Amino acid sequence: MKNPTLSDVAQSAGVSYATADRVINKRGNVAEKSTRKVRDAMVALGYVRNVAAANLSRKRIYRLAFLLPNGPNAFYDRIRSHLHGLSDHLAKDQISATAIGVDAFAVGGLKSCLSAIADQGFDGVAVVGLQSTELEAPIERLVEQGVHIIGLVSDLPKHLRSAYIGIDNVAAGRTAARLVGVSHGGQSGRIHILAGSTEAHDHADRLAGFYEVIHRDFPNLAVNVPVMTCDDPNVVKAEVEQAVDKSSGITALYNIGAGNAGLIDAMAQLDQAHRPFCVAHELMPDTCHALQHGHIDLVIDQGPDVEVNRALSVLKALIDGRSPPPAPDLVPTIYVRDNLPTDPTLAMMKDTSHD
Amino acid sequence: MKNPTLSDVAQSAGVSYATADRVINKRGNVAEKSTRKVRDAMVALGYVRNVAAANLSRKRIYRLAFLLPNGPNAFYDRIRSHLHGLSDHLAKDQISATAIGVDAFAVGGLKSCLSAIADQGFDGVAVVGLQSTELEAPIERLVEQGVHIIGLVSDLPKHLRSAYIGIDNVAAGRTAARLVGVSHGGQSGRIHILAGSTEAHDHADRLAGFYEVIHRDFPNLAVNVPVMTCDDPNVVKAEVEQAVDKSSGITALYNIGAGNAGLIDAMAQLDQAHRPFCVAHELMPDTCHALQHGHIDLVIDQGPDVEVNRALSVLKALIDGRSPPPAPDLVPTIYVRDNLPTDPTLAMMKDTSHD
DNA sequence: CAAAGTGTGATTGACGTATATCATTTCTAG
DNA sequence: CTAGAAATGATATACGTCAATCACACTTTG
Repeated sequence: MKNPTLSDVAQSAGVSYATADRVINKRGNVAEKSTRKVRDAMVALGYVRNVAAANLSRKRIYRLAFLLPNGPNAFYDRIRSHLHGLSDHLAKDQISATAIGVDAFAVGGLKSCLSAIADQGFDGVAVVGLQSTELEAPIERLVEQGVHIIGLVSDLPKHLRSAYIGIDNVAAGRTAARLVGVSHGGQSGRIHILAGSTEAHDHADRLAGFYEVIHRDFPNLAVNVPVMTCDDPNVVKAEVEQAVDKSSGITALYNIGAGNAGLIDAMAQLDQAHRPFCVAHELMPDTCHALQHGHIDLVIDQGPDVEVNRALSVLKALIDGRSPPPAPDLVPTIYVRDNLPTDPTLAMMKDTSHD
Repeated sequence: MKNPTLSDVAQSAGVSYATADRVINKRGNVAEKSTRKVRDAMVALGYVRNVAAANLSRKRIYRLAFLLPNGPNAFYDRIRSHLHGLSDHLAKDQISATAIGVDAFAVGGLKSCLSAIADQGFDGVAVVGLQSTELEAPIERLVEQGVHIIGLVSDLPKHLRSAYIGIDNVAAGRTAARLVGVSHGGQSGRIHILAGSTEAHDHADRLAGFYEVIHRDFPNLAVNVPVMTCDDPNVVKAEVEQAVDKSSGITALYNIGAGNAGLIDAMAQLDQAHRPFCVAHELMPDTCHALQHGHIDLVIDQGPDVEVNRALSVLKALIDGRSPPPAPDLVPTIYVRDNLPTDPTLAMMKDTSHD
């Protein structure tokens, strides 16, 4: 009925507690034969180590690190603040989660940061990753030290990480396309696309998904060649104003990347009833405000808080050596002005709006 | 640096460990003065009981119950199956979660079920609730026994429960309206609405939200008087066929309740390019399939798995006497054919499709 | 004044695991 | 065959808490 203990396993395997302990904790110095006996007994009895007791005994505290890009990025600020708000709660579960800033999006910064956190005693690291083989060396070093690595928001090369927590950006792009398409009610139109850069994988994925659906299902919609904005609000604003101004028949705008402040500024100047249909990514103080005031129509949000929570539970499971809890895929949340959260999160965000 | 133990507290308060223990575990027989000293020391040191150690010592297992309506309802099947899939994982945290069937949606069934689970040794109960004061007596009895009660999916009277886990149905209705409105691309139209019954609070809420937005923001859209379907697919089908058939200029359909199979059947017979824009609730095998094949356009999903996870962590926090982890409001997920999950969940659902 | 009750201290054995020490047995090489 | 290494057993302590017990001093009460 009740859960078997390690003593039960040892007894059933016909070895001493000490030997069983040597097996499950990989201390070595145990004969092949004994190892097998213990393993068999474990599966036979369905032994599962009592993690709570183990942690109590070894006074473990889970040391987790989140490597997040530095710089004035509201999205990662949101992650940081959620992490911070969680810290009290995590402490009660013996978890300490530290946010570590990584300079720039370039590979070099991430590489050196990964090297720097070796030998720091971390048990798990969530990394906003890049697809670069240069990361192989520092990550493998960490893994050798028993550190568990997962990708967060943006993936690492698959073979370097144990899991990826983030949305499917292709699907996000497809969804944006679907809703933009639908918004035309069967009429024809022209869509203007803004993106941060072609190098960012998430942007490229979204764009691919967008194209896929528009071309397949909305043949009466034309798509302009995407404009690169470097996620700079000023660039975004200028581009939008230019595109809309020359009355080129733009019926929809899709900003794949950041810099929404520029988009919003530009849209706020137009007649609400006749401006193009606007889709942006990530619910932030500015996008939230813009939705409320009808300057844009749709925000596709990753739900960074949910991602962080998921990352935490996956990391903990990895460290404990058990399988992560079954959970549905992360699906981006679609916000319109009518389902905005009334959260503390939002309240927090309001404080810092207009910056 | 490290967390203070109860011994530290006792020492700092100048009482014995036994007395401190009597205070925190409310065993009585402690002088007022001593109690205060202990309390003060606790806050001074920032003592937090080590729940893991406590549970280990008392061999506690968390006994949780989920009261879900009986009957062939795919939505609650999804909750049940998620709960079932979670059970292994929960067992490792000493949590046992049992789904208990409640007969019918009527108050009587719920009332008797609530009475029946008293004295069963449950620590927490998640209830798919009803707004009825009749529930007061049985719930208060449970609360007296130290059982924690939360509302799930559908709320209980506020004063009877410690928390509510579910979406804001008014917001869901507003969102549906927004997207239906947008789908007309500025053209005029007529919306046909189907609902299960006016008595179901969630349906009423969604309807209210829907009206609110359509009337405010889409004056060129007419809304038919809602048709009651009792969530019966056959009724739904008949109603839809009739509404669409008489070429009454229906441009959109919104099914607030269940019985989507009927809606889908009816739509499948129409020309995909010219059928009305269709919005339904809850991602199920049938709605998922219908999205993929273009029979309907939008599904607003509560994310029952997420709700269950949230319910579990809130219940555990309540039982442990600590505040629930900060988390964003639950926002319904909007599915189109382009962001359908590729989950085990979905695979599971496919098996049982067409029934 | 004895009996009964109250407030407190002191101590102890679980709970299931980790970790360490030391003694013993078994294997392997020379 | 034997020294030394490798494998194993036996045992103890600690982790922080719960739950129980015994002992004592000090009221209250009949």
